[in-house]
Amino acid sequence: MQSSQAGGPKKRISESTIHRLSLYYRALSLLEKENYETVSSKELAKREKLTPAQVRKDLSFFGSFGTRGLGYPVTELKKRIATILGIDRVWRVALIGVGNIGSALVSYKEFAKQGFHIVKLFDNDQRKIGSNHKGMIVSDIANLEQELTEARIEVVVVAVPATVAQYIVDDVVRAGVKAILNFAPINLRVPEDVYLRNENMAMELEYLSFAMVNNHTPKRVK
Amino acid sequence: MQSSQAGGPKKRISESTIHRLSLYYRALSLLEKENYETVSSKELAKREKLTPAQVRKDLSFFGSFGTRGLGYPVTELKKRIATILGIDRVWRVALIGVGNIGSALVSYKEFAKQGFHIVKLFDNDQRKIGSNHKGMIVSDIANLEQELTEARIEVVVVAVPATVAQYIVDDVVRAGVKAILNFAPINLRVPEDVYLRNENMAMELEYLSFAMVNNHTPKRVK
DNA sequence: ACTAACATGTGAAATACTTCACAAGAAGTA
DNA sequence: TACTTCTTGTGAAGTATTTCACATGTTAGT
Repeated sequence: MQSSQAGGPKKRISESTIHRLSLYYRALSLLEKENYETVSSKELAKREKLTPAQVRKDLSFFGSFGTRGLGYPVTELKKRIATILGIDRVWRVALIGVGNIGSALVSYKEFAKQGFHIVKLFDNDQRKIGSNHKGMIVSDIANLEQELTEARIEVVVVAVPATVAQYIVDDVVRAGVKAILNFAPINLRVPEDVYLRNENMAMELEYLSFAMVNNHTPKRVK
Repeated sequence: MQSSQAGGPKKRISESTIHRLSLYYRALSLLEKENYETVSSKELAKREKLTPAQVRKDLSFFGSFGTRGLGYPVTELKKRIATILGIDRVWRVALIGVGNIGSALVSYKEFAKQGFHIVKLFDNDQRKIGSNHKGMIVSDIANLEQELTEARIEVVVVAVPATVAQYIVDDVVRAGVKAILNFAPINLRVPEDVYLRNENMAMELEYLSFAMVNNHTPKRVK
């Protein structure tokens, strides 16, 4: 079998591996700032609390980027990972719901840093519609489908109350958007060809709570 | 071996299982509102896009809560899961950093709903110190250690810039806090006996991006 | 040129996690 | 009571993921 350069990887890549690529990317950005030219799997693992073998295995799914005896070239590897993750480009993002969380996300630097540019805001509140957030005018959710299409939106972030989230997502799907990040605490229905991920900020707190109550031993960390 | 009622589970429980317990808890809250008295693993699985076997296995780690032929009693199971997760009580939470994300979290209903009560706010910005957020006065971060101790804080949410996060966490650790939820995009060092979880909202977007670019087939969902 | 120290990439082994499949219990019907 | 339907709880089987361990290759020093 060919290497995975063209047309995406052949084996199924696990979700964990993809999440770890995000971690590597962030670590590499930092290493670049610190003027490292190369980095070993050992050092990368240490910074992300993983094992060196894990790092090498993850990367090996996508090709061989390192040099024996030396390690991985920082800038080069960072670029490669960006390409793999699809963040070596700009994604046009719309944010729906300019409430507590929505407003925070408009200014969330990490999104823009990874190429996710919020270019459209929507809300259903008349007081918010027409107002200016970070240079963007909030649009009326009433014209959602049409405006998403016209603005060529590729990714939608949903930050509305759970009660209305499904209706909104139905509109979003009708507009042909294929990727949705949902902050509402509800399970949304979308067609098979639409990617949906949920962000549940309480979940990690619940994990902390569980760990404290049960003296849970976290997975060993090197 | 005894059942796991007292003293916590004996086997190591996987992180995934714990996260799924959060999902079950949320589903059960909804089922309760819909006046279900019992629910089968099949129905619960359907609502959370899991398999019935998975649901049963997860629950079986903690005891046997169901009745054959009938299913699980909704209210009872919800209570049991709350106990397992340690959210059948109030946790005293302090939020550090009243910026974009911090302000959003102050009003984030899901936290309070699961027993995480934010009772203290901190910032280092003179313009914010002394101001009122949802009935709370923002304290100066300068007295962090002392104030955390005095307020008997058990959980800290860190929502400050990456550049200062480590210093703050060091203070938090000195105050004896054992659970930290970190929103800063950086890997923090904490002693072994402190539980630390990171919340990285860009990660899920990166997953979406990867999926789109690679036509990634998501894990089969029933 | 030789040696020692490093470090990758990867089959194979070890673990961990999920799903299967079924014995056994519960409830309703007749 | 007998029979049918439903559903749990759980060993065992099946997958998936992680870690090991080492052949192979690079670099630097002498």
